[in-house]
Amino acid sequence: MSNIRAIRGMSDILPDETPTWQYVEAVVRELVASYGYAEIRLPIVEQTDLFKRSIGEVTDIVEKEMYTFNDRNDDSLTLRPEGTAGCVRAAIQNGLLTTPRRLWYAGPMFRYERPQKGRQRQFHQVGVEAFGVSTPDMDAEMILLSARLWQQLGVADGVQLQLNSIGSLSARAAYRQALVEYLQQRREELDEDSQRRLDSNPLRILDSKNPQTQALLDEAPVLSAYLDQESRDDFARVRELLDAAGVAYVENPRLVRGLDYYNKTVFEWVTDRLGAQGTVCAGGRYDGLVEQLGGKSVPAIGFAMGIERLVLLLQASAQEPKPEPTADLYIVSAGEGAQREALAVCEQLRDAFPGLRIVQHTGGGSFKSQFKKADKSGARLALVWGDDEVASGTVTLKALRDESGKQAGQQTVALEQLQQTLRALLADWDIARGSS
RNA sequence: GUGGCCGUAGCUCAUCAGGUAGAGCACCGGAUUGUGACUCCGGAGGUGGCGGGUUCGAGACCCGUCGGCCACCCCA
Repeated sequence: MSNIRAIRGMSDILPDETPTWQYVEAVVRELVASYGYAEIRLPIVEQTDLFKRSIGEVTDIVEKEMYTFNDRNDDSLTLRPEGTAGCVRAAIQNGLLTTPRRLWYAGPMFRYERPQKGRQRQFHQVGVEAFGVSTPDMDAEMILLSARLWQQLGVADGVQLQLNSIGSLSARAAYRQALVEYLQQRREELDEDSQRRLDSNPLRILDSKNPQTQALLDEAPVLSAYLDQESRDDFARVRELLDAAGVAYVENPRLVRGLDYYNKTVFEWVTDRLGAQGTVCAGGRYDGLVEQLGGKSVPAIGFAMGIERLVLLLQASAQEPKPEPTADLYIVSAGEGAQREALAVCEQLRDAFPGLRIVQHTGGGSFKSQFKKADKSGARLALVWGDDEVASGTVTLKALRDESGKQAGQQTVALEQLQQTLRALLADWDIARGSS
């Protein structure tokens, strides 16, 4: 019988990587807070209909990528494939749609896709949503917030902002008709996927990667020509605000989104450092979704980022946080009496030095092997208890690392002196750290 | 869902007309009896992803399957 393995596309995030994850999460958390966004925590499972009605029945996500199952009550449930739908549902249900409402969330999402770099079946997103403001200043705020993230993560030189307006529902419908008419004439020249989408989701043909299809589109009607006046004006204002704030962007008239609920401003941050899955953040306006899901008519805008991709981007850009040792103090003790005393004293130390990472040697072994562990732990200092120390009421402090590379020293002090001695050593280290 | 490449110790990899596996790193122990990092010595660890087939004999060849990577697709 073979071992049980993780589900395909659902990977473990190992201790080597969690520091980078925590770093990204911490930066995001502080950033959204600094713009006044409040965290909301949402269920991972929702009624299947929620996603069908929001993302769109004919999208790839709903058609073939959702983890859908019936529960014991025979209700159809789905592991969320994205966060916006659940956030909107929660905002409606809990009366959060007073204006304006700024929310963010993070957590796992599930899509049944073929795994590859930057794409997994369980992946993690941070989502940022703002309800109740229809004016383009909110669009600009969203984009500025995301732009600041790249600055703070040190990857601003690796990402590019692409911007478009897909207009109102009716403008899009008119354009859609014109595009289909044009492409129908040339159906034979389209690639297979695009032919299929001609009937189901023709706007998605715009971002086809097929060169021949892209060439065909050069002569095709353009979306911008079909935009309603309000969308035009708002889009112009968004660009004006971005210009004023010094955020560079590229207008991409073929930028469309794969989820049906978007309108007006849409944007994507893309990078060339991640291979085929280069979209690292994407979003846009979805003014009709709240009403469509049964709420009042409330405009909204939001975006989502894939944390795996952010982590990959940091790695590709050599911007990962430096690995920190997991210990400051390592406690070496030999003999039952020594260990008893060490354990008790360490609890006192934890009271006296909150935040200090004190690792107790467990599992016995010789001094030699214990010191090997102490060294591996990365601790700066070992506290040593042996028979001699217990007999004389002392403890030995041995420095394992020295910033200056000097020979490490060792001293034995009375137990009553331990906290005082430690305090002095820690103060020295802080100074050394501050100056380095 | 489609295609290409790949799957040997914890990790990175090697070996060989096909004759039941090795290195480096990591791990454990030792080098005068209470002290790490360097060095030296020794040790443990693999039903060669899994299941079939060909063969006297397969990790090496064939098929299937699972998994990984990359691309298509999709999208964060």
